[in-house]
Amino acid sequence: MMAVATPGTRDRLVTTARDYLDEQGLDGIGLREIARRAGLSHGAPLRHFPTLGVLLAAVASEGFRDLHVSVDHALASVDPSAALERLAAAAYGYVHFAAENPGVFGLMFRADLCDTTDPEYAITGAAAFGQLVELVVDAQACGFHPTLVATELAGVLWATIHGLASLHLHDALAITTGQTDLDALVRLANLLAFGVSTSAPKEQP
Amino acid sequence: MMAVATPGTRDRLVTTARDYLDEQGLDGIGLREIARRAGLSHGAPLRHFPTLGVLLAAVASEGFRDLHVSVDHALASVDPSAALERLAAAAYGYVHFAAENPGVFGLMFRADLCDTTDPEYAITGAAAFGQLVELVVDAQACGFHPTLVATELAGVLWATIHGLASLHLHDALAITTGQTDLDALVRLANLLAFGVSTSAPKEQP
DNA sequence: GGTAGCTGGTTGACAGTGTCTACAGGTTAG
DNA sequence: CTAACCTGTAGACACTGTCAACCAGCTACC
Repeated sequence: MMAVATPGTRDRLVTTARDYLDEQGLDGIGLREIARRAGLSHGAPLRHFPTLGVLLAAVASEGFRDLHVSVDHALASVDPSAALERLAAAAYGYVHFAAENPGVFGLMFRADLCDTTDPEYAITGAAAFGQLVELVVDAQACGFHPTLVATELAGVLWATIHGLASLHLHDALAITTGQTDLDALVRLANLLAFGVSTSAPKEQP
Repeated sequence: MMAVATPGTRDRLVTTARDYLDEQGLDGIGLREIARRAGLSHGAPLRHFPTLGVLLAAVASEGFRDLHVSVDHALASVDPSAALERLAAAAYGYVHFAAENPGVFGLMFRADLCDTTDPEYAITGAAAFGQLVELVVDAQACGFHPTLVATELAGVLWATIHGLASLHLHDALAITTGQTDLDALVRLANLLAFGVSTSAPKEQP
């Protein structure tokens, strides 16, 4: 009856990998370790993923989806007509996702680990970026650098927030700025880019 | 005569590793591969570096030094009194270094590969960042967000440029913004952050 | 209903890795 | 001269990703 896809082990493998990332980080991850945790033999994952990179790409795709809803959640409590405040809130949502899910976030942009040719990876990644582009378009309609190309503008904003989150995870910010108050830096970035003075949203995981 | 440090093999190992990075990237790098290229047995590098991470940290340190002079070089052709233009020029110098030395640059911020406890690594990294802080302090003296903390400001600027360079190397920008014109994005970032309209410097490697 | 084929799992192999240990040759110090 | 040390080699160990062979069920078809 045309292959029936998979019975459940496949999903269990990616959640197992995700769990490992959450508690151990990227360090010791691998096919055999994931299989061990899932109670399978070392070769079993290759029945569902042609290679480790594809498995990790699937995990990263889930991460992109979660990032998407995390930003959506951060946007929910902001006035839909305040376009710049919405962009600022999205920035907080982004870095909070990175701070609360350092494992997956650290994986999502590692082209050497994830097989980036995986179609799902490309789709979910583009969707997350598209969310930002939409916000930028709205802001441009409200007078925010209206003559610039939206995707380029979004690319720079993405890079800023991504750079902050990325350097934060590598503890590079602590060495340089002396402190690790990520929210303060995001607040600063928002001030610099949008000219709006924001505050970090309350936490409620 | 108090140990004499090393006779030359040590330096040859890091330049060999650097050469490998320049032509092959991070992909297949390793102790045995470096030893092979240097015409040594597989265990030889461990006589000079206690672990692969320390060897790579030494390579990254050299990268930080080169980044430093690359930015210095970009600053040389700019009016010393135009503080914002100097910041913008430093941004170009940074991304050009990343674009021209993708191998080392990709390594420099990989805490999982480099042993970040290596003192030289910390020193050269902090020196590169200190260069940026100086520029920010100068700009603040000229009225650029004078009330903000210089190191935090520098952290956000660093993150922006680093994020652009980093996403560029992973081809993440191409997927999202559709194009890979890094200079255009840096130009945009400078416009956003400093309000100055700049152009990329001429190339002359 | 029997049987062929596919799916999902196990097991064992292979090449490769980083690191450790034992060993050998050369230089230097006492 | 001898002992210690430095630097390099060679072999081992545990580990990795990937592949090939094998095997149990389930499905589909004649």
